[in-house]
Amino acid sequence: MGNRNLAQKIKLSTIAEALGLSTATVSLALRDSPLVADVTRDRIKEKAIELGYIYNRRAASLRTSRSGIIGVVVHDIMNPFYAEILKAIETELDRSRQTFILSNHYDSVDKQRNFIETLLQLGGDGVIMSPAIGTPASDIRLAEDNGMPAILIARSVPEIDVPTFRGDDAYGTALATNHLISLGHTRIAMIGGTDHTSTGRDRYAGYANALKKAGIEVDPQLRIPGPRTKQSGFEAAVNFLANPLKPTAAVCWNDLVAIGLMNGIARAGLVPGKDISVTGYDDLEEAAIATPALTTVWNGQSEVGRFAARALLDKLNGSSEADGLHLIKPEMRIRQSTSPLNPGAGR
Amino acid sequence: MGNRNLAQKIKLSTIAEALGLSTATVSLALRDSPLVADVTRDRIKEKAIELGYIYNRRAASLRTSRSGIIGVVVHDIMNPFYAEILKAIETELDRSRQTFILSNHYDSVDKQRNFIETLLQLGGDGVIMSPAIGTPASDIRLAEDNGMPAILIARSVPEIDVPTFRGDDAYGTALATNHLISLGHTRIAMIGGTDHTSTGRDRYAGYANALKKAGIEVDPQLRIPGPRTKQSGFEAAVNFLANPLKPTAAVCWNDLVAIGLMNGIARAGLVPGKDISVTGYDDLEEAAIATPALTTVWNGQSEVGRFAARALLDKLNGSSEADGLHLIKPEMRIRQSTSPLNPGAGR
DNA sequence: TCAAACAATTAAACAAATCTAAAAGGTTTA
DNA sequence: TAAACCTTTTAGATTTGTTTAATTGTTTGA
Repeated sequence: MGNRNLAQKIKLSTIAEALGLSTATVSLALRDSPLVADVTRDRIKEKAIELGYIYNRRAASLRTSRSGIIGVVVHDIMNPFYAEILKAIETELDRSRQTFILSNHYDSVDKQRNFIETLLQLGGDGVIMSPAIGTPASDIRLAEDNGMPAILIARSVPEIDVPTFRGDDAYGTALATNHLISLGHTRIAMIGGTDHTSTGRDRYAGYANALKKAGIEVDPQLRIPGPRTKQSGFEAAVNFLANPLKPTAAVCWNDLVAIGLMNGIARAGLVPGKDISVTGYDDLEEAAIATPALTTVWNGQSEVGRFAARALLDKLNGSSEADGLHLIKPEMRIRQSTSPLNPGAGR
Repeated sequence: MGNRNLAQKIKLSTIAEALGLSTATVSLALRDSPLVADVTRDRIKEKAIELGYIYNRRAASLRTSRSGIIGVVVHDIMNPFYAEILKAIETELDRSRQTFILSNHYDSVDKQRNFIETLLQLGGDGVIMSPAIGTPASDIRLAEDNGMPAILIARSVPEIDVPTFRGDDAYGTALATNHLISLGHTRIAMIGGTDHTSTGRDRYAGYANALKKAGIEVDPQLRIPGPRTKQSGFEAAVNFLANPLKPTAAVCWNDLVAIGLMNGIARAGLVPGKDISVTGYDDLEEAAIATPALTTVWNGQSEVGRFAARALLDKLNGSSEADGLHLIKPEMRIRQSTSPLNPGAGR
């Protein structure tokens, strides 16, 4: 067992000895310092490749206190909403030779704190997080106080002033609700999600205010909360269709819930988009290819990811500070899952 | 800019000085060494918490050469197939206090090698990878030769003998094809995917052999390759429906392609599962809630992830070696997207 | 011509932990 | 009472790269 490492590890001193130089020169040369003569640098680099030298970042970061590691924690990387944000972050960070460490917290504050601690142990340069429900301010401060700047995405944390990027949820749900109202719907349910997050409260407020402004009474019976998954939307269909208030339209928490709901409606023999109008939220890739194509609200995932990554890189470079909340304005995407109220509708 | 770190960093020596002990004792105590007296250990641990000490893994790993980092690279973490594998890996690794670093390679061999190099620089303990198309044996050896064991999932690499876990693709597609044949279909297309990977070749072989065995001619015109996404399945529908051979059923590369294809078929005014039978592959969560519910082949994602993680942990602990290929046997999941051949079908 | 400036290189300190071998202190045994 | 033997603690070396200040040799300028 374990006679790997046949050849002993190649380190700076191996190269230095092979060339009759000091480790200082080799170190400087490999980092393209102008202090080293061109000829010397070339010889060193050649030798490094020849010997298969591998730079030891842990040793280096011990001295420099920059590890090149950036942490990202979200609720669930499998969720396409976060996946789209992550892709934007990845694209942005890739340019700056930072490695990023990814983790799910599944809304467990403990798992999230565990991640922050691990990241601190590894000397993480910064962290981008979509905070778990109930995240205490102290957990963000733990990172900040130990020299690891934090950026928040998708959700805010009370009493915390770090740069925060998310969509304007109240505005976005109001867009969707107004769209349905303009089509003649008045019995509009809101499906999925929770009211325990800033996002949840904002989305409900957007929906409720839009109804009120149009002179439609807000009936709490029409609010059906639940997980933010297709499965949950699918299951909500039964409740939705059995509702005594006979809603004719649904504002869904997100596209996943909406697609699940449409599947459930179809399974019950009704035609989503004709018998029942459905709006999603996020405008995921698959919204456009759902059947019927889903009317939804674009939530600026790519913007959120890109801005967050940039804000972090800026902070690391000591330049501008973008503390506080930055709201991205959502936009309506109208497709085939919504249609004018059918006079005989409501079952 | 940057007057964070108000208090200077707390390290072992800070604790040691505060208690009038040596760093050696503190180091041993925090790792629960039996060499340290119980009273002393308790005092030290208390002080560590009081001061907010954060363990510096980079410094430690410099001496111990175990970083606690495990790397995982797959084609695309957004793809639910990999996401399910990743979840299984995460669950398994979580128990062993390893941090895992995730990356996409999008089938770019360069991006993949880049990741391996970064991981080596960080002192990664091991790597689990679903190798990019065209991965040379030398890239796997780069990891292994530098003391970082590799485990392969989902795909094999020629000339490489490291532990490899994947589904039995030939067997699985044969299952799906036979299912369709048993329903009376003879004009069966195969949609999506590529023939440039071991997986691709195996799947095509499974499909083709099943047809041959049943005395059905294999028509290369019925093979429509393409990306492995919903989008691509959706777009393939047009081609599929226009095919002069009027296929009545489709064996799809995976569930995503199948769901996309069904959406495309529905968009064209036909009823998937009645007019055209469709099978998927993987049995993702959403296969069951698609409309119609998708007949598919379970590909053992969770098993692959769990086995791979265990094999790596075993290797790190120097115990058993599971080199070579391990095939997981897929199973048929019959739902509503397939039905007996309608005599008047084929458009 | 000599001091100052400059270019290239290096010795040695340093980062924060671990680990080995030895010391210190106390108790038991011969 | 000295030797042997624990138990607990520690000095100091070690890990690999970075950085500072010093060194050596060369060139420039007055």
